[in-house]
Amino acid sequence: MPRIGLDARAVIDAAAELADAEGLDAVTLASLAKRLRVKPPSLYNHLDGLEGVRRALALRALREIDARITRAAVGLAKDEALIAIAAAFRTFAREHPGLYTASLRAPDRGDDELAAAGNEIVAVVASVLAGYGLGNEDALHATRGLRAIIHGFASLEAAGAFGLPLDLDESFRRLLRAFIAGLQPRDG
Amino acid sequence: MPRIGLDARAVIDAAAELADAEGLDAVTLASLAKRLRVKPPSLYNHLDGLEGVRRALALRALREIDARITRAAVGLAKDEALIAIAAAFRTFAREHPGLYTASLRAPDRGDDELAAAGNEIVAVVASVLAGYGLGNEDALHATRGLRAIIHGFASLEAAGAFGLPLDLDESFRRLLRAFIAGLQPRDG
DNA sequence: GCTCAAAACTAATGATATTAGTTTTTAAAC
DNA sequence: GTTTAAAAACTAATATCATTAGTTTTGAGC
Repeated sequence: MPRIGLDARAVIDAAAELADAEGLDAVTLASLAKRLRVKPPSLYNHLDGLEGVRRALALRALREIDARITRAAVGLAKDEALIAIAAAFRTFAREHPGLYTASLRAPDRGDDELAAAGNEIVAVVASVLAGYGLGNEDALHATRGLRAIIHGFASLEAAGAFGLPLDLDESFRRLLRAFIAGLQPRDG
Repeated sequence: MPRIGLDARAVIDAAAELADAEGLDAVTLASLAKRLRVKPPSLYNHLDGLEGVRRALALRALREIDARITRAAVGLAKDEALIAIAAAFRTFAREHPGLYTASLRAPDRGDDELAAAGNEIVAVVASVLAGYGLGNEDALHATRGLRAIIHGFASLEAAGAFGLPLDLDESFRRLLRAFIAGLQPRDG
């Protein structure tokens, strides 16, 4: 048959566009196939079913986040680096709501590649926090905290949970500021 | 036919149990019907299809969260109240992962009842924050921040994203402490 | 030009949601 | 107590989707 020249990359590209434009739930093998002018079973030549598509989207999202926050933090340290990382993360979630959602719904169940991608992100955050001279345990708690803040804010924002007409950037800035202030060596 | 005595309440009860036990995605009309010893179409007598079930789960979750955090904050103020609310919220998410997920996937699109339930929760948090004597705008930013923290931590925890064997309660406590410290009147 | 693996296809199956229309039960109205 | 009518269950049918099996065709390498 016409041999349309499909490969995994092209399928995932289409899936990512669809997810961002119409939501992750709109990504079905049927909708993907139609968009690629192919019949659904053909997609199995390139990816492992719908689950495979979801996994690939999650992986792409995690790697893109990693690349962005790494780039954002280049040449910066401490507060500046944290702020830059948080901003980059949040920007990604806003620009790619579908991909971002995919990164959250991931199974991770014994999937080393996916876990590794996630760990890369954690490692970037952790390395910045290392600059504060925290102890090992303190640094881990701080990493968790920062993750929770960024993820919490980004996902609520993506869900449209912040209805009020009040500057979101300012809300995020204040939250980060409070967190950063708490990183300074405690003496009370 | 045998008239099994079903009503909306019973259907939602079953859906909630199923969601918590096997995940929200396991809640299908087919699985629900089987559990209730009924054929799938019968469910339409009580709820508006699968979307209706999901909406009902979200509503139940929001109301339960509201009830729990309200109860938790009774007789407390400021830091103690915030900590109690945060703990109650997080406990709910852990005890009812399926319901909690349902509360996040809600559409909210022009659904006044759902929006009202969400606003109740926000109002509880806001009223505690009012005790800090913040200005109007400051209080709104703070409400957003606290929501992000609690939701972020709870959902990452629910997703099993915190792999390390390090005390989660302690991580959460520290995060809250930093946030609370940032609420004190600024003078620098 | 042959060969063969890969990429597309058709056909079929099974799960699901949903709608339409039917039967049966129950409870209220008389 | 009988009638009636709404509600709750059903059966049957349709449509969408994912997935598997098996088939055809293409195109690259020999």
